[in-house]
Amino acid sequence: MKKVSITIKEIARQLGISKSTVSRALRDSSEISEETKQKVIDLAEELNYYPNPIAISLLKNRTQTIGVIVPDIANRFYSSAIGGVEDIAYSRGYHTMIYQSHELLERERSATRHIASRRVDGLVVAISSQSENIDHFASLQEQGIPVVFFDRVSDAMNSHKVRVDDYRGAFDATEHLIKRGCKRIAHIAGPKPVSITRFRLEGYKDALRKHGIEFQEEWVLHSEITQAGGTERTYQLMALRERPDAIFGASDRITMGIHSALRQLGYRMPDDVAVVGFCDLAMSSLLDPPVSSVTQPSFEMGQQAASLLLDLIESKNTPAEFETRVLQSNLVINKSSMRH
Amino acid sequence: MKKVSITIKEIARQLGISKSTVSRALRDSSEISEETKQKVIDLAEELNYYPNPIAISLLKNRTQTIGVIVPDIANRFYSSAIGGVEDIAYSRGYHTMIYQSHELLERERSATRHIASRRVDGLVVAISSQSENIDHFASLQEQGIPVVFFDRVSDAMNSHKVRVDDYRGAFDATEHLIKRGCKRIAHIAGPKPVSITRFRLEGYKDALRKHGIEFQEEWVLHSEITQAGGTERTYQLMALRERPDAIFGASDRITMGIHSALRQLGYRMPDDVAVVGFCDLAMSSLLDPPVSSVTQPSFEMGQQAASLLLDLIESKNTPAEFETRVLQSNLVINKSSMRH
DNA sequence: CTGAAAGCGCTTACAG
DNA sequence: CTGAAAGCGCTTACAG
Repeated sequence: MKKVSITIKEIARQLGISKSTVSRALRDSSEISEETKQKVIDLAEELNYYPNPIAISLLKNRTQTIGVIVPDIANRFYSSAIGGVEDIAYSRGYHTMIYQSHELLERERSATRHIASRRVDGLVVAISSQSENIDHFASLQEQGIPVVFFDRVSDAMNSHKVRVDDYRGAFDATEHLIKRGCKRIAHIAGPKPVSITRFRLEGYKDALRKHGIEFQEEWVLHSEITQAGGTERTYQLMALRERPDAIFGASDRITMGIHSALRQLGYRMPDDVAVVGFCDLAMSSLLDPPVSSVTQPSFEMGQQAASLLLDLIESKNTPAEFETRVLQSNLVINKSSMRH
Repeated sequence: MKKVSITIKEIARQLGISKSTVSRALRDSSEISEETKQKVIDLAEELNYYPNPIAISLLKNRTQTIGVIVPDIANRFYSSAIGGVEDIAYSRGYHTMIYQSHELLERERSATRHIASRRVDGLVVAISSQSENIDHFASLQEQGIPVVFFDRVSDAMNSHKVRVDDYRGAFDATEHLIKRGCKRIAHIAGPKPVSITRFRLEGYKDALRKHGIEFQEEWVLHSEITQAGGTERTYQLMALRERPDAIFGASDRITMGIHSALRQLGYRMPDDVAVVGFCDLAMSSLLDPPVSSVTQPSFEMGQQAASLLLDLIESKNTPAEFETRVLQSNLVINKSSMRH
């Protein structure tokens, strides 16, 4: 199939003037007479002319497009963050291209290659859990394509970062369980290489320490960010000689796994085992019992990351200092942890 | 920030040959000597040269990119379908751009404008429930940008379509409820303008008819495709003097609403009310009780739509005839409808 | 086998 | 106020 489009040349031909004049008239240059301007604009309208953005990209080496890479768009946290990115990008005249890494380093690399070669103007990314090496992002930045991290950030690279106060969120969740009378609080954490796993683990440990509960090595298990992972680790925890009386899950998928495992094993929540997760609300309220959770301002994270990125894109030089924004999470208490 | 890239010109300069020769060598033209070719390829490698796809797009009026518009990427059905589209597109050397309409005609129009102006090569789309008018898609097709519909298709436009056998799915679900002894089977349907709403409604009616159950106007309610919609309509159904003993929900969101409303109102599933929905499996098995559902081959739908689209893009002319592919759905029976 | 030239659709100094 | 020319990075007939 063939595409035909109206060009500036065609307008010039029909009006018997030069392409330069048409171009100037269309961008409302002050050096063109009102009369010519009007003729050009009218004809452009009539012919349904739209400038070819590809030609402009070639000229300016800019595409007015930003990329977003997330592990998985089906995850509500990320789809909502993408909503926030789109919101800001749209209002500032940019388009958003969405990529999924599926937690694979190779897919992430392929996306950055596409971004570089298609001259995407910048990138917002939540790093794949598999990516211990992040040279591909550093290389993008060296090529002059700014990168802003959100949610999953990395210390290995200097750039703007937007994350949630994972430490605080985990601390609050753990302390809440302690105040509800739980004594043996287990934690199913995310994959070790991920930065947020560390922050959350610290928050958990510090809450225990504050309340004089001794930390037990065997109460912390690492898991993939999947429901199956949560289920398996729950089996392992409940098989312990000293069973936990509470489990704190590090992500919504993991928490779904904890929940279904506990139900399947015949435990009652919260009386046998209290549960708190890092979840999205819509999800947690559907379960029976509804799950208490640390909720994150995902939409706002997307907005902030996008706006930091656009500032970078539109400024001439690298900023003197990169910024890390830490947003607050919110503990929502539901039946799964409401012990009497 | 400034981007610098190696061009063909730079390679030509360093090697003291012409741009034309470099270009030919890189595309392995048979008219270039092996020796020159090797020199060019080696230097390109060394300089880390990548051709500028924007320049090629300008030349060919092709971008090797297809668009996908879905109502909502957070919906598992759509995110999985997008996975199928990406799968095929990737293997055939295309990139995928994802747009969300959020069920708004205006957002859908804005996406098609972007697609046209950025010279995206083609579009796969599930129409927004709000879009009774689909001129924006027709206009894309007239501009030579082929459009393939999936899931939400329209009779108002002639093009390839991929949908699920909604009639059969609804028929099977309803017949299953009848065989389990349900006599008063309600149906919470989707928005009226959507094609699949009609197909599913027909399947439901025909199953009743086949088994000699008289169709009751008040047993069918239309709802938005949201959980809140399902909840509201369930209140309305259960408030009827003659309560239904089964509810068949037209989408996963609606079915989640039915489920939570019934539980909240104190009904037991399946004994008081049996429930079947059009759902995604991962979702339905998390609920208590797990929900029986008509599952759809979403990934495969995406694959088929993408491959029909790429065929259109790569063929010179419009095909003599457009094709509608109808895939089979699958009824998975769970506790919510297992009456004794 | 290689190069000079034209052209994809646009913008923008440079002349007039 | 308007136009001719150069150029963004590439490809490809046309010459030689």
